[in-house]
Amino acid sequence: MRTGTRKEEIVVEASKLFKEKGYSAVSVRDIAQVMGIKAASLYNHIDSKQEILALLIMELAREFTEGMREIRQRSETPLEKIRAVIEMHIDITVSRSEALAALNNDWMHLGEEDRVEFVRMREDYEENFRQVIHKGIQEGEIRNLHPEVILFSILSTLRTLYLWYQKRGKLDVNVLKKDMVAVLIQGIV
Amino acid sequence: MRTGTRKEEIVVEASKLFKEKGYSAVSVRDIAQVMGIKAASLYNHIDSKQEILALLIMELAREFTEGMREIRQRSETPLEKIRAVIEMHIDITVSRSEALAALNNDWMHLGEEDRVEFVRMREDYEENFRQVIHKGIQEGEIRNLHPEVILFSILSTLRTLYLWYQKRGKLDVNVLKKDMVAVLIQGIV
DNA sequence: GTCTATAGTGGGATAGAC
DNA sequence: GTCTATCCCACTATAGAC
Repeated sequence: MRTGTRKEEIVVEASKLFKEKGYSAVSVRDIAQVMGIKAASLYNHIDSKQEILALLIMELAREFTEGMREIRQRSETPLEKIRAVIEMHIDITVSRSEALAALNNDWMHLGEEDRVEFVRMREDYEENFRQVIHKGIQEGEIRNLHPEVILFSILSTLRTLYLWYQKRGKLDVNVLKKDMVAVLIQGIV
Repeated sequence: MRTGTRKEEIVVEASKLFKEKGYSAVSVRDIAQVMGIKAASLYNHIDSKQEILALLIMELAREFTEGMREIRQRSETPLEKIRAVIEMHIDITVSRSEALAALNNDWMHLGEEDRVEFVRMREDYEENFRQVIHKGIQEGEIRNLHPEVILFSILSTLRTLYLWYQKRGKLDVNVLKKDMVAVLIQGIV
């Protein structure tokens, strides 16, 4: 981000297009068009189309990884940690849904190096979440259901929240957090 | 499917590639290669790349729509209907994960006509699900939480189940159904 | 910082021989 | 049913003028 604001503008506009059609279906001409310039001019600010994707995804992935590590080492009960994870996801969803879309759907189009690091971070994240769930089951705070089912029920809901937050939009964030925590933890009955 | 088996083979192989990289990142040359033939030869069996996508998505979308309508008109309680929807999704996930991936991620690359029909079917599906949840809340069978939060918590979990069913794979389908119903309906505590 | 021009590659799809 | 050859177009990216 040395060049500052123009580059960031490109990343922001590109991310909107990526969310709509996916990284591969968006051309640098498309990005240039919404910026109001020619495709060639983009290359004064970025090195490649792939760099835009990496800027979007890798920063967010590091944020999730760091957030999870921080929550993990708190002196709270497993259930309180799960609540914190849910709230972190909601905060990120509300403020950065385009980056989230790219992270979910287009990580496989990262360059080799970033992709390897991304997969490592994602596995690290899931493993930390898994440990929290295990501990909760051991301590009797969480029901003894298949931990993988619990893990992915919660994660898949959180990961795809960006898809409908805006549509059904402008649900108050605190209401959303409260009800989402209730649904995911206590169920619907 | 007039031509029968060869065309279906193409759709099957293409769907695997679409799941990995997304429709737009897969070329007809890629598809031809895994079939062991040249790209031009594909066109003796299909009219276009887009036709493959439509065959994959539209059939499955109709199946979901029909399945939901059938469940909706049963003489069961709302909660039993939700259980039935969950089990339908799991059955489809287990047997057709590639088509499900295309339906989730690549529907926007359908031709205009199919895309309009697809969106209509998806809205119809969600509206039916919404009505079931509303009825459950009215009758006191379901907790009085924001219905949209309930709807999308369940739907997003079911829709992305295909992403991890194989990895964590070979979980017995009946165990999966049991635990998934338990997690989604009764929560984890 | 943006432009025009263009290189170089690969895309979807068709024609016609076998 | 598959092939070779090819069309035409869109893609990412670069060079160099302004």
